[in-house]
Amino acid sequence: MTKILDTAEAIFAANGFNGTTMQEVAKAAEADTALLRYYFTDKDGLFDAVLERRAHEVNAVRMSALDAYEAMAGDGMTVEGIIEAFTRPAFKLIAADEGWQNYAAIVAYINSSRGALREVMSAHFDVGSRRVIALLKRALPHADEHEIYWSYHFFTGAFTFSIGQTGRIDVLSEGKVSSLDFEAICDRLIVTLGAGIRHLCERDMSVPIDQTVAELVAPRA
Amino acid sequence: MTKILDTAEAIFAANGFNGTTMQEVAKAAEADTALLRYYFTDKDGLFDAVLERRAHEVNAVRMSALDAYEAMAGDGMTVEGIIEAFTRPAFKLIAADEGWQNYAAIVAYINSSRGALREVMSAHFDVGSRRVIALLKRALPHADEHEIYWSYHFFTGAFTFSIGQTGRIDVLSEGKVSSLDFEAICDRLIVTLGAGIRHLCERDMSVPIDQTVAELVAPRA
DNA sequence: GTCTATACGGCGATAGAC
DNA sequence: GTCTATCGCCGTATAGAC
Repeated sequence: MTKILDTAEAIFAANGFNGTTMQEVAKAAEADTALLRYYFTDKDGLFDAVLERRAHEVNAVRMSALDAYEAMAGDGMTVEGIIEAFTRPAFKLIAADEGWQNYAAIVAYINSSRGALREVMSAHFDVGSRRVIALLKRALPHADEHEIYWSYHFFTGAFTFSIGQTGRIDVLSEGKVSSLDFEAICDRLIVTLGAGIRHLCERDMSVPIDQTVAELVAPRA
Repeated sequence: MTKILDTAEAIFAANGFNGTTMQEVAKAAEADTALLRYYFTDKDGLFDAVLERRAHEVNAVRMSALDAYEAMAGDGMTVEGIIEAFTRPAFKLIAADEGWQNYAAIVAYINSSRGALREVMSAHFDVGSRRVIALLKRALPHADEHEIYWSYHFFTGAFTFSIGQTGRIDVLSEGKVSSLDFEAICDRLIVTLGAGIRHLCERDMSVPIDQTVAELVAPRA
């Protein structure tokens, strides 16, 4: 049962939903397709079960970290503190366990797809997303609401890519950094996206953004 | 021929590689599976053809923008200028054409996956990635090399997610922003990741990063 | 170049013994 | 609960007419 879920998780992570077959999972888990169906009804059921097992746990730990941070910091919350509360618990889980790494890889590619699978994911993660957006609004009370949404957009892109463990940066850096070094990633995600979001949301809104961009793009003296 | 590629592109974008069948493409393109095979040999060949058609074009325009920017700004290059040169040409292509949007969606999910398809993609994009990293090193001569790689990692994550048009931010913002508003995204990507990367790479390296994080996370006075 | 017909395998799913 | 046997479909790929 757990073995079936672990096996399915690993194969879904490697080959995607459509690239995975029930027979492949059954064989690798030393079970039988009929048994998989007995437990999970069909392939969709198996996939859902794989996702739900972890989603509940990560959501719980994440929400309690956000609650604790808001209770502690109140109106003094920082963008960095919100990002830390949202991501650190997830990175800790992922770092400690290969099953969590497979789960994270699944989340990463589904979250970057257009397909029908995205609905499943949204159902699990909408609560957390809306919570973070609400906290960002509180931490940045003078920010234009649109910029808050774009901030979340870039943050979630960088975060999603970071949990996907594609190994691309390992290759580009010739092994100098590793996409499995989740603690390093978490620290730097906080610093980088924290400062970036503050810049976007605290910039002088009376200046059109393309003018701001033009000034930033211009060569330094 | 063009019609087949356009159709295949749209279906690959919607359903992924394994979720797409030759018969589905043939039917939608009002052609025949045998004809697809005559042109493209097999399904992999069709997929490669879909990718290559656009990859050459976006690479060419992107490289010439980077060349031009480096020639113009030299040692005065800014992080924002590099990001602009790398992303603006791509966003312009994507904004203007539905085919390009489908292509971008394919790039986004492949780039977020572990599967074998990633190799195909790397072959096309390694040159551009290495170029950007080299330019970042020149624009940030005092930065620790590791931080340059992490900077590229977060940048590419935010960029990849931005070209994927998942529509997630549209839902979360209740339509206040749109993941199809590529010009808005490009401007804000430059501002946000530019400032974030500068912060990460120009921070005081004598302070351990977890201490830096702790200070940033702490509530404001 | 384009199409029809079809081979062949593997897929998800089911029935039913134990 | 677990397994064997098997159905029916649909996928890729091929052969060959025109």
